[in-house]
Amino acid sequence: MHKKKLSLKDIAKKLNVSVTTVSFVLNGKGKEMKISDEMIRKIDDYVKSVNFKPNSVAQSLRTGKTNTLVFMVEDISNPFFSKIARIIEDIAYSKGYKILFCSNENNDDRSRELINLFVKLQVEGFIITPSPGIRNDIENLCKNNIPVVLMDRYFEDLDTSYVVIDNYDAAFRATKHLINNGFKNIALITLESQQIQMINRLKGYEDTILKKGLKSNVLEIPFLDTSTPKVKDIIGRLLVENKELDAVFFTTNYLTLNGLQAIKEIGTELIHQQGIVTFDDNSFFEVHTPTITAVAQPIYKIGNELMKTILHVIKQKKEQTKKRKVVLKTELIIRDSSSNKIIV
Amino acid sequence: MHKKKLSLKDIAKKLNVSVTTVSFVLNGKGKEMKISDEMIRKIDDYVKSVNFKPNSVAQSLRTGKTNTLVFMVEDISNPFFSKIARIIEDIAYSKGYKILFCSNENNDDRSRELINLFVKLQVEGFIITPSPGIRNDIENLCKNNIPVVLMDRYFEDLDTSYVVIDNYDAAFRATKHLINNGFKNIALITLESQQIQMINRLKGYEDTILKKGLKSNVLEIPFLDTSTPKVKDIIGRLLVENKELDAVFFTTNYLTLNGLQAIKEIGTELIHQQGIVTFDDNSFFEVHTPTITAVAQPIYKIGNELMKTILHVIKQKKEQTKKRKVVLKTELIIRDSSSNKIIV
DNA sequence: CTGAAAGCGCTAACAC
DNA sequence: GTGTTAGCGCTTTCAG
Repeated sequence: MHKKKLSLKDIAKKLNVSVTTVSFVLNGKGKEMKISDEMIRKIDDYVKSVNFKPNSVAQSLRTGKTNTLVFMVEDISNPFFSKIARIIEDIAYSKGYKILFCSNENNDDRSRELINLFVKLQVEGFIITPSPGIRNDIENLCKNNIPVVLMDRYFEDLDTSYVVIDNYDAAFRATKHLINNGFKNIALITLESQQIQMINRLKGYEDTILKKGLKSNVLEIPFLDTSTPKVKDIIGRLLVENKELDAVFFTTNYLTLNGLQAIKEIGTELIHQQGIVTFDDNSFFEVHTPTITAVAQPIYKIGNELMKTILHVIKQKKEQTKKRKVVLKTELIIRDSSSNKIIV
Repeated sequence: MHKKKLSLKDIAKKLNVSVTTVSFVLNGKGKEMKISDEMIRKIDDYVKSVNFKPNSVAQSLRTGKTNTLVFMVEDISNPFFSKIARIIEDIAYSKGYKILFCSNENNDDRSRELINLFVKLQVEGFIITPSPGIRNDIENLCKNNIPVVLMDRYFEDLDTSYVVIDNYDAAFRATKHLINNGFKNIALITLESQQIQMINRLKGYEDTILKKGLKSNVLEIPFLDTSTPKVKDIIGRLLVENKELDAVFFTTNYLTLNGLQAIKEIGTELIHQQGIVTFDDNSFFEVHTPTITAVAQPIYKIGNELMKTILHVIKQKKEQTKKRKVVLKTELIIRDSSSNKIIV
């Protein structure tokens, strides 16, 4: 019933030709190698008839190419990452690459373990959302001439390719928008993180606040707590204790969800009085009451640039060219939650 | 600077031992093969010192094992699938497997292409959300003794392992819940699909409606339109044209989002009059106004059972044991959107 | 135009 | 206890 797997050799034997011939034909080099049309047809037909598929593992061993990329993010179930995954996937497969995915949970040990695994596996390139402490591991990849492109964040003192957004500008514009709409006591709700993307969001906010002569209110949520229900309570407490706040700016979609829950718990009126702006857009913000103003990352462009960059690095592998550093602008999508609430 | 990649042979030569010895030690068979502790230490130390990593491709070719699984879903950016991805990932990596992911868009040609690619790649197992027309391709995998487990749906006339939910029961309970809360004109908004999961959701709804002597209202959205903004308009039109409807039951999260948008466009009051229940839970339903009643799929269990099943099939590969068919119950999470709106 | 054969890096049966 | 060696299935150089 279940016949043994065929190999090139089997095909060659059956057809009374050499493996070379079959290999050439299979790789479309028939013409180039001046193999007779008749032979080519014969081989093609037979291969099709027995549904032969060359063993990619053997091909990879021989050619040294695995055509595999790694997409390492913080958490693949976070819509921001899974949407990018979907975009990257299409491009990768269309170029003949497969994608292995993994979530590093922003944890250094886990990141390292995964990187090691994939280096062994001879993957051709890495797209990584780096956890804070793997600067050296990334540097090693570069030194070993393994293509890497970072996303969402990067290391300031490490020369790598990356695709990020202009976080400072995004936070700056969002904060300014709130101020322009009459909000005077704006809180920034962010993660306690020394990573560049968070630092820049914080700076963008603070600079704007200070320039306008307002008071800065920063609530840093400890990073480890990010997946516990307590985040909601921490935010809720802040809102209750600081009645003078009239707006909140969340720096990640995760905090926003918790924040909205907190606001909902505190009372219905609050959500209509408080100005709200969030990082990372989501379709649900369009149906929320009120609709939520969001800093939308250019998901499609990010995915596109990531693939463009990694493919570029792979191609230039031997030449060690200049790194490709892409910084994209965000779009502030203005909805009801940030409209001027001060009814004159 | 960048030294050539080391191989087992290089290590053996350097240490003046044979490759066998090194291989055994690296694979932890040192003791078993009665290699001296001293030798083992020497090899381990050296390997560590030069940071040698055996080439997995060569290992795979030799052993015939790639330790790679495929996770093929409709769309990895759909939260339902990306959440399961996250769960599966942890289990897989902890068992030494890597995961390749791909989205088939519920398209048969695309599914086939991907399956072919992965078969060539010698992946060890497939977890698949099958598109409607790939029954035969799945059958072929089984015939060729390649481990497969289907999810979300399956083929009634094909004996495979699968992990699904009890869709009939879920739709039955959701519909009954609406009826019990006083709704009399309940519409089912679903996809035009002959796939088993949709058929069962439809049946669960219709049987309940008929049993209670109510009128069935089914709106089937053409499948191709699923990603266009028109879905919203189609639903909107239905709601406007059928003023007598007092509740809607959406059969997938995608339709719900569009439905909520439609309802929002039509007017604020509508959403408070209309009963709403949706398939697939989402954190945003907790902060929506009103909060949305949802049929929650047991995501964690699904991921768990999928891995349990595929690993089981892989282990039993030679014995062709009975297929593992898992049907899980859903949970109806009752929130405000389905509460009795008839104020007596 | 086609064939023989080396070898990618590893495992494991077999030999000593 | 440790070494020799035959492949896993393929690509590609070189010979004819």
